[in-house]
Amino acid sequence: MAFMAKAAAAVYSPKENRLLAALPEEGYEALVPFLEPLAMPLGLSVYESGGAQGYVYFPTTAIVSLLYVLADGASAEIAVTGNEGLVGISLFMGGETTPSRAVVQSAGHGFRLKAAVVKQHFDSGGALQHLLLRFTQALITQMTQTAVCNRHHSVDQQLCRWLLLTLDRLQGNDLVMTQELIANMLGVRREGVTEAAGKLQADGLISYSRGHITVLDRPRLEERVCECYAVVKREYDRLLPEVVNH
Amino acid sequence: MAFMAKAAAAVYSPKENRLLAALPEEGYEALVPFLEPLAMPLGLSVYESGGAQGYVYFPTTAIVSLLYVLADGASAEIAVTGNEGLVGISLFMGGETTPSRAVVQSAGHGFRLKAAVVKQHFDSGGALQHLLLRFTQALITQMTQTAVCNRHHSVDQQLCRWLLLTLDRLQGNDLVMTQELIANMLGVRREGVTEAAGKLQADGLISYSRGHITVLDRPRLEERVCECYAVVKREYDRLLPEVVNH
DNA sequence: ATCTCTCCGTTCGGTAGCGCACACGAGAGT
DNA sequence: ACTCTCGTGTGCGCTACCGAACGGAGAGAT
Repeated sequence: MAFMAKAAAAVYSPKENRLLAALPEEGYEALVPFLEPLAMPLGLSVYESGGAQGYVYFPTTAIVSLLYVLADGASAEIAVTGNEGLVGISLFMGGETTPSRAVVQSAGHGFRLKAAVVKQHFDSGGALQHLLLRFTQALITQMTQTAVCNRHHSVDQQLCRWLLLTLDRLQGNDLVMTQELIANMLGVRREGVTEAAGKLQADGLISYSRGHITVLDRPRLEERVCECYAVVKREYDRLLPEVVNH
Repeated sequence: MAFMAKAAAAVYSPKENRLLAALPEEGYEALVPFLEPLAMPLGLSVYESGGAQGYVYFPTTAIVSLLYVLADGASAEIAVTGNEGLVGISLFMGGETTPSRAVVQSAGHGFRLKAAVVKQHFDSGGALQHLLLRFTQALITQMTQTAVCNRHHSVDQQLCRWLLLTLDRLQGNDLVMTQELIANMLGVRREGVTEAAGKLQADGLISYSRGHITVLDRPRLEERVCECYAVVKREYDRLLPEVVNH
């Protein structure tokens, strides 16, 4: 099973990132010379808690998790970003760093942009600024919904939410992900994920095998998920540009 | 006990809001004609989920909770804002609305600014824009920390966090707040708050009586709170201007 | 083929928080 | 003084999730 290795030789365009694709032509052309293509392997730490961030990252096929790790080692995912957005908002928001980590959750590719370039173009105020701010608001919605979901919903529901959010940012239905890692992101025990995933598998919604999940029946996942998923999706659709190319 | 009624006759200055106070003189003067003073009584809904927001609010003595209410009526506080910030970031972020509510949690005063005025000054890009964006990032930190805290920490710890966050935005040590309302904000049962507050009272950290809480021993509250409080406070101190006037 | 490591399934006792029900007393209103 | 309501204390069974431990099976290495 060659899940994604074969794609490595393909040619990637920055326009596979929806934010970059949505820029007006002149804004896009101004950035292109500075966009550095980048392989983003599973587990790559895009930035660390409190560390200086030299780049803003625009995933194209990769998916990045924003994780918070507590002093005792417990962790929780705050939000997830794929080709609809970017990683490193604190650079243009003015704070330079944040107290969280960003880790590649699904291997793929992306582009990055030096901090100084982003700040310069952001501060000149055009379409880029508006796009980035709208994305930031969408991200805020995802974060708040995560907070609420953590408080009120069961592991079963949260697993569905997590699967759907990931699926939306993935091409295909196969994800490379162990239950252990999902547990880290949801901030629950691995056994809890085993149990929840076991139910989904028993009911034929997913198939599971040693670090590979295949979603078999997305509509029924959407039946089981809590309202949080739909709220986030609606806000992303409302705030961010539709896919136009390819 | 006249908790705050007598202050109603006092004269308030916009500079009691730290964001407004931090504006350079010319930026401040440009806004002053548009600032509308406003009484903010307990329970006032500053904006509703998904509703059009006509104003941005700058609390001076009031405290506002950002609440999310689920379809089944369950709720959770996402963040809290006092005179260090403003309410209504979606207006300048570009989304116009958000899927959450903002409710006055502690009565007081503030100023508001028409949406069009904020947007105009924000888009011209000066000190106001930078201030608002830095505040937004601080707010994001609070939201993410709330998400993590919801996941991993006990009601006891969360109550301490909530008390301290509120205390930081309050003049004095008395807050007008029932256990029922605290439960709504923490997203837990009222009985859970009763129990947690009972321990704090038994240990002499707070004194409690029918809708009035007095904090007696703040240092010991800080000993009991989880790390989340300190993380948020540190980010607010780092990102936002210090108090300069009065 | 065997070894080893990673990943997944399962069990079991312990506990925090839930939902519900009820009791009590302080204030406010009349 | 009387009631009525609101805010608070308490008890009880229940469930979801935790912490720890162990067993087993797939996949790659030698």
